[in-house]
Amino acid sequence: MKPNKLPEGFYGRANVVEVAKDLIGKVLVTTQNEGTTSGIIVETEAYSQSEKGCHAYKGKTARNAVMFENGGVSYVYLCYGLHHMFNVVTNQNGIANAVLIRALEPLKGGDLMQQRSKTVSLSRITSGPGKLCKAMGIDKQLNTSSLMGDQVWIEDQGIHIPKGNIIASPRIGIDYAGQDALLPWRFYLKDNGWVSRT
DNA sequence: TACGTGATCACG
DNA sequence: GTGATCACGTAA
Repeated sequence: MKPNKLPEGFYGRANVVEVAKDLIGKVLVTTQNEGTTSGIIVETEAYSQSEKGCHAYKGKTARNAVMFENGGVSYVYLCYGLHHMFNVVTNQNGIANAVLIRALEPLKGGDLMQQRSKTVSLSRITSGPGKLCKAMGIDKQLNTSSLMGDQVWIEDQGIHIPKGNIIASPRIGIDYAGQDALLPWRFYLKDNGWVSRT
């Protein structure tokens, strides 16, 4: 079955918060030599140039340059020296918006995820932005990759999420952003066991 | 609650 | 060059 990849237009929209919300229930897929892994997106966060939580708040740098590109590419970086974070860039060229993927519910490639994560149990293996990158095999090599390509992409598998089951809350781990840390730009699926710790 | 870990960025 | 900082995860 041909994958139903989300088109550029999905990412190109002007409202990054809308995109973050719409990504809940979509499926993130990576394909590498070792095989394919995929999982349902159950938690996201929106980031925009105009607020202090965003890496691009102070302008363009070598690291965040990709956030200024047209929507539909990946932004991957290393945090705390050991954890990779996977974001999708949204909006149009020149405007820095991105959505951080924070948690997945595994669909395919569970064995491979376990191998990569060096853990025996599948339990909670993708319930956090650092952990899911490890399980999916995402690292800086995939930074700036097109999501219309065949290494990493997001597809619509027709999973229906009732609007009422998407909960908005403040974002995690950005206390330094002051007031902007209070923006309700984190979205997650109600009662889903894979959502990251609060 | 504490801390590992290394890229990144703003200073000189 | 150098030093502070960090969109986390684990152990305890």
